[in-house]
Amino acid sequence: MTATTPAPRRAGRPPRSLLSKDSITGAALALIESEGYEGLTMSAVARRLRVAPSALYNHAESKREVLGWVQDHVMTMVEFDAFADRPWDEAVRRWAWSYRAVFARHAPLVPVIAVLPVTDAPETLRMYEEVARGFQRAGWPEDRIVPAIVALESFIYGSALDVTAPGDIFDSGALADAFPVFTAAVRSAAAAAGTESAADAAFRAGLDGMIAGLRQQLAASTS
Amino acid sequence: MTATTPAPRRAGRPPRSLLSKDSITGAALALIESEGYEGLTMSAVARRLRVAPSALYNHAESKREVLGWVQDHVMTMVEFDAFADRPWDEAVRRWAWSYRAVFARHAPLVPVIAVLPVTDAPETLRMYEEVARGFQRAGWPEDRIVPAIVALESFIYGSALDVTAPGDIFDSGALADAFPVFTAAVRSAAAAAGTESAADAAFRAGLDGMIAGLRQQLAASTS
DNA sequence: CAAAATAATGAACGACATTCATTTTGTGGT
DNA sequence: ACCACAAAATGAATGTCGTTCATTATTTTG
Repeated sequence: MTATTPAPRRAGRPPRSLLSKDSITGAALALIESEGYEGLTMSAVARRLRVAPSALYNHAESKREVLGWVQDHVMTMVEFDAFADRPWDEAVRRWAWSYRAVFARHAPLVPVIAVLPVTDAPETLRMYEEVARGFQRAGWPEDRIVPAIVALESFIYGSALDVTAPGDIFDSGALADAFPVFTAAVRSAAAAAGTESAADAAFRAGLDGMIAGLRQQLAASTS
Repeated sequence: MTATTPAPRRAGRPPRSLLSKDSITGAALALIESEGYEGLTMSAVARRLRVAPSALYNHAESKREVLGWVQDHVMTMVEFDAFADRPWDEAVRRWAWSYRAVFARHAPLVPVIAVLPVTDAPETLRMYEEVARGFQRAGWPEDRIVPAIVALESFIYGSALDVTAPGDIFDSGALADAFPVFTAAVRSAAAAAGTESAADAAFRAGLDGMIAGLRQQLAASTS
């Protein structure tokens, strides 16, 4: 019956370090899972780790850096194993759908990725290595691999943002009469999509198109 | 020789309204031009308009709404007139390059667009209408137009973010030895790109691929 | 064993978006 | 013409957030 209260820690270095890159990343991820990215504040991360906010700065330079750690971890959720034993088309398709799904749930990371160098992101590099190998095995010339991957990624990132858009984002509202062709096209697409979401339909169309187009480029360059 | 000082305004409604949606949008754009998006704060906008920050809230619900106005104006910078008198391929290509260039200079808007409904964005609708007409004229079935446009846009947005990335974003650094295929591919692509930036090369490859792929889908559906 | 690095606390700061009470002025209805 | 109300400004205040700093205690290093 001693110390019912958690016994607040005194100032000073603790016997065993309370924080680490991993524990901070884990707390951030858990927080994102339960509260979303709006809930991801340095204070909230600290609270979850039962630590003062300022303690985080002994391990991370900035919130930005923490986001980088999260980002690299999120990359491990992307499935790219199809590149090992599947034909190129199918592997790209599986990878891309998985990639988009992951970042649709982590849309706020998308703008971060674009700027964040890959140097300190080993998991991200692991993925790129495997994907590049898949392209190589499919006969892609070495100098065309990265542009193709970047093009696919750009499409994937853009599409991930699109997933988070509200369903009625193209509702022209009171201005519908002024833009008849577009308004009709929106209606028509919604009707044709059926059970599939508009975002999924667009992603499918774009991905299939890009895969076909890239394959065509490959064929032309190796003929 | 009276009133060298700008004569600070007293509280109370001024004889002629000092603010409007247009003036706020203009100030925001000028600010972005000179200071970038980090400099876009409600205080800074107010300062530029010689007004107290709180005055802005008589005209805008939130900073978000101001961003929406900026966003719609930025859309007017995208060139889509090629859809009126050029073949579909070329029109799409011109539109896409212009679109990407504009949003590369306004990258922070990209995540905003995804969520922002088009309902109150007349300039954005104007563009969509013209693009949709171009697709229609090229023989696209009505229900395939919107998915195709969205796919292209997703690619464009993703690519715009890619433009802002540092040139050495793919530098594997100390981990290079662990990821040999990817590292070699990065080097090879950089060498092959020559004068063209890596981002431009990827965009060119992806856009040409997607256009070819979409055209192929169109041909298949109308045969 | 002394010195220095490490890792915590807690107070404080500076932005920033936003709200509110207050004041003044324009406007629409009788 | 008057009056009530809406509109549009000021200025003070709030709350959140990322971050810094002085201080303290502990571990590690020479």
